[in-house]
Amino acid sequence: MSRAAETVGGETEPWEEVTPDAARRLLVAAVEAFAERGYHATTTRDIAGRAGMSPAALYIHYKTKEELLHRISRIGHDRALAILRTAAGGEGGAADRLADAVSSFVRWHAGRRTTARVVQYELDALGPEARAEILALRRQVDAEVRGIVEDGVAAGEFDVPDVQGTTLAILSLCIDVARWFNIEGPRTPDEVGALYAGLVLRMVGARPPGDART
Amino acid sequence: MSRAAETVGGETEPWEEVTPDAARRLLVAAVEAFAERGYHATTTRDIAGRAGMSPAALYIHYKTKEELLHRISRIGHDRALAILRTAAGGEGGAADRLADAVSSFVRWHAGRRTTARVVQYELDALGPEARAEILALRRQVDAEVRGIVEDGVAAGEFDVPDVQGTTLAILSLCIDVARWFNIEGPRTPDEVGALYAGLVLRMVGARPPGDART
DNA sequence: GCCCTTACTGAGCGAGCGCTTAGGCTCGGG
DNA sequence: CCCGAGCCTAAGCGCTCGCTCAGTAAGGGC
Repeated sequence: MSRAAETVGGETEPWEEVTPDAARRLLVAAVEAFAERGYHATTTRDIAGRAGMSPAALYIHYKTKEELLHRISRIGHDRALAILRTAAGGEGGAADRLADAVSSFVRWHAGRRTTARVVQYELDALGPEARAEILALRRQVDAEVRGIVEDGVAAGEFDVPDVQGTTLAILSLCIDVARWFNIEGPRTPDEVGALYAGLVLRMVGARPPGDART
Repeated sequence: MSRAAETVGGETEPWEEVTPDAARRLLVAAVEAFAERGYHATTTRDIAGRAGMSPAALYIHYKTKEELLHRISRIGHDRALAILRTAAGGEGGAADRLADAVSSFVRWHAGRRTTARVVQYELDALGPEARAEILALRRQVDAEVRGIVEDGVAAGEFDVPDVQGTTLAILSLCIDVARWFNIEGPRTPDEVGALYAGLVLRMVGARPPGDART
């Protein structure tokens, strides 16, 4: 498996940075509820109930329901960006780095689907300032992938007429995994990651590893 | 432009089948509101207000708010499926039909983005029976695309190791257009459709038209 | 023993929700 | 000229929402 794999595989819950313990339990409960029902359909009573607390306890650790979403979105985007940066900063050619980036990114969206759903689909529920902060992180995600594609084109490894459009499509493909992936479905996150890495290499016109055609 | 193009381009509002006029105005208002804010964040007062009516007027034409969503989702899925069927039933080779299907489908998701967002992202807000009905339509959409891919493989036009997985990825790519497409962005729906058709042909290992390589 | 801080609960506030009801306006048919 | 059907509104019911607040229990420093 690739270098960036352990960034995803090694952890059980990625929320260890959230303290104290009660705040983390509330946040994990909120991720589950938001992913299942969506932000607006989730009640603060539901979140507190899942964490084994009274509704009022939530407001000791978070000012509003929206602050919970903001924290989740921020941490999730940071994690996703870190995964991409690890792959993009690798040492192989552009094709290796792109395959590594796509498979890691997809594995995260599939394996941590509940978090990814909240991160990718509840952006509009944030207020203007919080949304602007998150959008800045998304531009960094886009730049990371576009960088690999540009490297591949410059090195003659890829054949991409529209770099920005293709970058958009690659990210779109990865992100949408969070919408359809089902833990009980026939595919593991690793399998989807491998499948998607191959598809993306074709999209950029790279020769698959070991292919002798020109 | 392709044969399936006029299915999208020729219409101004695809809701002419909804009568009487007041019911249609309410439905169009609901599509806009659901697309902007999401089903759960939209109030019946908002829908009625956009249609220039009092909140109670909604309940003369629709039993519940959910019935509105159901009608929108049903009509939208019917339209999307019709577009795909037109392309899939065309007369060219598998590559032509796949390119036609993808570009038409993408044009619909980009050009009628508000409808597409409601159709693709608010499915979970429906009750069990309504959701089951819509899921049956989605399976037909999947079968339509998978059929083209299988034809291409059988004819030796495509090189696809995992037909079901690749079909899933193609549809995922098209559907996610509804999430990111922006009318004020740099690309027209036609341009995105053409870009995506080319990318998908690469994903299935088809030789681009006029390419002399083996 | 005393008091302060921290973490939490039970009760409930004001607002806004989906939806209902009673009644009025506008017509075509008799 | 009246009537009933179709379509709409003003008012509001019952409920649940996000959030607040007074009070309580536990723990540590002196």
